[in-house]
Amino acid sequence: MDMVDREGLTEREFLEKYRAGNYERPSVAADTVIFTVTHTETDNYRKLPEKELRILLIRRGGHPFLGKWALPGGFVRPEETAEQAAARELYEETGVNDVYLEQLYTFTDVGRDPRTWVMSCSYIALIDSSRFSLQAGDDAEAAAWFQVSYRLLREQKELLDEGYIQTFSYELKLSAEGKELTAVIDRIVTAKPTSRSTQYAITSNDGLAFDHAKIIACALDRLRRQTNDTDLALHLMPKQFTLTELQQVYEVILDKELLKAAFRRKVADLVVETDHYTENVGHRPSRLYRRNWESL
Amino acid sequence: MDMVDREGLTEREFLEKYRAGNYERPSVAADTVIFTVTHTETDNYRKLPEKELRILLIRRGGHPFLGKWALPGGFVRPEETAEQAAARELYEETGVNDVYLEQLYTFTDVGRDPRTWVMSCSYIALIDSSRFSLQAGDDAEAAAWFQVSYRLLREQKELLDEGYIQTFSYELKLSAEGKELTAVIDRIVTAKPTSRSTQYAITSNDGLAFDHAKIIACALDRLRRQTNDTDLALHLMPKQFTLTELQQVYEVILDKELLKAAFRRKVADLVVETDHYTENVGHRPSRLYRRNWESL
DNA sequence: ACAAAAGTGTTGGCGGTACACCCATGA
DNA sequence: TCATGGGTGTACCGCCAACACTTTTGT
Repeated sequence: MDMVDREGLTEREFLEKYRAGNYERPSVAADTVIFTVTHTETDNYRKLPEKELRILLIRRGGHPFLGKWALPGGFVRPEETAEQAAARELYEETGVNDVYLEQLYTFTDVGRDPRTWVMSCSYIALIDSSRFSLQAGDDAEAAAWFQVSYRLLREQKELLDEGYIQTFSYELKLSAEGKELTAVIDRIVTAKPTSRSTQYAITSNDGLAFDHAKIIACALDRLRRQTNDTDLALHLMPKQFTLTELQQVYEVILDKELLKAAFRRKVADLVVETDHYTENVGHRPSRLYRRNWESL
Repeated sequence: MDMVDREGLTEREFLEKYRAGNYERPSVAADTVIFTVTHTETDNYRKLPEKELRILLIRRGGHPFLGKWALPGGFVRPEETAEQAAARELYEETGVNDVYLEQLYTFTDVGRDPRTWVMSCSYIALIDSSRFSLQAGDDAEAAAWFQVSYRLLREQKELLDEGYIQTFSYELKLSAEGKELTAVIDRIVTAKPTSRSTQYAITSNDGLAFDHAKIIACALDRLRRQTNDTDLALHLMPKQFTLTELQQVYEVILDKELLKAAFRRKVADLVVETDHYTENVGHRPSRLYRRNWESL
């Protein structure tokens, strides 16, 4: 094209002359909530091990939030996308490549980082725990897989003249080898005649850095919704798995018991049966399944 | 807290000394897809006017993409959130405040802006068209409300050994007073054993600046999904409306005819009847409804 | 009278909840 | 043999598609 602008420059000439202005720019970090599912050891030879939902946190070794726990993440570099940055950090922390990765939300609150202007472009990652060793990172003190509990404490709805304010208070508990972090996060839905918005607020927070309690709450809300609506949770499973294992994963994510028969019908189209069975369990063997590529 | 870091500084001392490093930072723009619904004039006194889905575009007055059409937006400033930036720009362009605004996605492809490193934190806005004059902006040449058509052209699914690649090709047509922009956007879902991702690609593009065709496609996908699953579309309606009008809005968004009886049952809980009726309409008058605050 | 739209009722399928029941295994 | 989990069938309810039908208005 040869269109010229007010100064008579073509686009090519314009771009050659272009120098970035020096107004202020934010740093942009890619922070990732990495989910996996582990299982406990079992005492009784008959009983199945229980599933636990876990996320990876890194202990901060410098200010700000020295000693607090933060999501793995880092600054996006000019020659990569935010998603590539998230994947790069994820590989550095866990040694795993080729992982389910989904953009969650971009947090831009002013003052969310006390140092300077930093936005967080956050991601959700799902990894099957058989793909890496749980002793993540070199330094066991600096990184740990925290078991997640996320429970609705209270729900209230205040009706206004035209609109309402609805508040959901969640308790977020993260625990790993003696360490225990607790936070209370409110999800606040404000509806007015012409608008509506959802925001998260941290009511109390013991041990998490920055606004990462918000990001984790947001990730858990998304994980739960997607588990109900899509085959998302299958990314947490190994190649082959039993339907009861899959149900346990659903249950630990949704924090709710499900009925076996209904669950099996619900996921019937998402999986394909194999010819393999579990062995040496203290009860009837169970058929192994794998993901179904024809689904959706 | 009085913890000190390796240099023996407390957090307060650290923050006082802190100076932002001078590695490269991106500019972050907030770009908004502003939807509204207008209606055509009708010839026949009996017939109802038809609804049209429209979005606001701004004609670029300088390089790059001189003369192309772009989403309204601007750079986020240090003292505001991205959402506040979107709301500010929206007010500047339309004169309307207090609008439904939802974060859509953050686009970070390298080279998406030929000048320099710019990320786009994009938003969806929904406005009832009675709240502003359609002749947006002072300069009719510089801004226009484009009617939107977004149709699936082709869908293909390629099954791999373990996984698949599914491609949906959409034709995006935007038209306003003689102007017509056309683009073809592919939504590509790649599924592998351990990961899955969705990305958008612009196959052809006539008249839209930057990667804004992608953003618009992404916004339309979201708008359609949310219209099916939530009461989102009600934000496009005036205070009072008939159920047929609401149904027309759903139909123009989903690009699909709906059955009256089923539609009325579906939205029954989202609206409340009023005691008012339409008048002088050439046929039986219709009851007016308003949004229901008790819903959801 | 009649075109256009407003508004309602009926049927059948599908998916979810709830519950009941039988089967297979290894210590 | 028996605790434990594997696995299936049935009844009910609510949501949705599809279709048919009645009602009400302005000209």
